Amino acid sequence: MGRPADPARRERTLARATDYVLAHGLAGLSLRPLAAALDTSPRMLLYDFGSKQELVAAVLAEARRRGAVRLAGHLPAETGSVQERLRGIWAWISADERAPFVRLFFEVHADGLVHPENYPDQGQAITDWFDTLGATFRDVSTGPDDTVTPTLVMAVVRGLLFDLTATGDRHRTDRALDRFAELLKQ
Amino acid sequence: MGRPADPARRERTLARATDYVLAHGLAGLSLRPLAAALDTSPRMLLYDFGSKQELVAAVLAEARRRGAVRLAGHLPAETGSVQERLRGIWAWISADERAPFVRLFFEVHADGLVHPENYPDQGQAITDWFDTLGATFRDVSTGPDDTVTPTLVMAVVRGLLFDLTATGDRHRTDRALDRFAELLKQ
DNA sequence: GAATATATGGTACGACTGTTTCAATAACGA
DNA sequence: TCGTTATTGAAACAGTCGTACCATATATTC
Repeated sequence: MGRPADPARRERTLARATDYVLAHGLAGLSLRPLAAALDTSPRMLLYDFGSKQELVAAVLAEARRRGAVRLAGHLPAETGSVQERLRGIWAWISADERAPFVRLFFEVHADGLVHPENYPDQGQAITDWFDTLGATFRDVSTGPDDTVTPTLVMAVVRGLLFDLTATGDRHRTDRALDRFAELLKQ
Repeated sequence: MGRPADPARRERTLARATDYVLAHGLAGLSLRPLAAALDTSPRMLLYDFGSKQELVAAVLAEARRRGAVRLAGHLPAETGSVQERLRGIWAWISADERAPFVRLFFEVHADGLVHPENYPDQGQAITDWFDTLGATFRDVSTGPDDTVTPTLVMAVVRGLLFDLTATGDRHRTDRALDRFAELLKQ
């Protein structure tokens, strides 16, 4: 009865829309150029996602999902020195291939500061890392429920990412991370 | 011969426009609402600043100038323990009164990642702090030209600011800074 | 073929954007 | 009073935005 629905189309569109947002950023996102780049029409984007706001939410969820999948496969093992583990995380997250994710990450944070109502789970994106990082750095933590060590580690990583993306000075930021590793292992 | 010019008007407008941008953010800035809030007209904003782009540039310069002035009067003296100096910087920069500056700071950085051509001196805003901070933490630096220690200190501050503005968890971020201070003074 | 449900294209609406054009006003020196 | 210069308002221009409306095409079952 009636033409069959094509739920795969929405997924295909979402995947390509996420590529587009990772490449072009969130700030100036507009339906018409997006649709043109995706060989579809604004009409179909709204047909599949309801509104631009819902489309953006879906794209951000997809981007987070991709990031989480990749992170899961690249977190350094709990073996090795503190320095090796820190370097592993930093090398992975500061790699050029991660730049679009990092850019989107900072963009969402900044937009969330102006429009907190659009990002109800903004804080959760921070605290989500605690369990994983707490386990990775258990030997330098003060206890099993220590949230301060993961907070500091992630602050250093994010702060150096901020510096690196603004200055492009990889040598200096790499050395700063090593200095932090030396401090931490004592 | 002719009506006298009023250069003070531009300065008055710039000051109030900076207040407005600090309160409402850069992202959705529009001439008509801005002019309405400033009891003037889009016509006059363009008359005084030439274009929106030049107006924004002037506002950002004014915001930077204000921030620099306030920082100059609040940097902790080089006396006192490392922990006291770090706490002083953190207390000042993470205070609620600084929130608009911090927000604008993150907003400009994020926009600069998408449109680097609009912010040619993006990197300089980072490295400008090195001399001052290097002097403040000379006793824990490796030498007079050490840029790694200021880089790390600012990374921690910016990273914790990122966390604090996203989660609002002041207790956890305060404790993370203290933990960093303990590591650093060794 | 008829009925039906999904999938699209085309178009236009109303609101907004930065900017320009044209005209008018205001304050001064001569 | 007159010319000159600075200032300002009102309106329009040309464009973009998200979205809604209407018609049509397509694929399926009865």
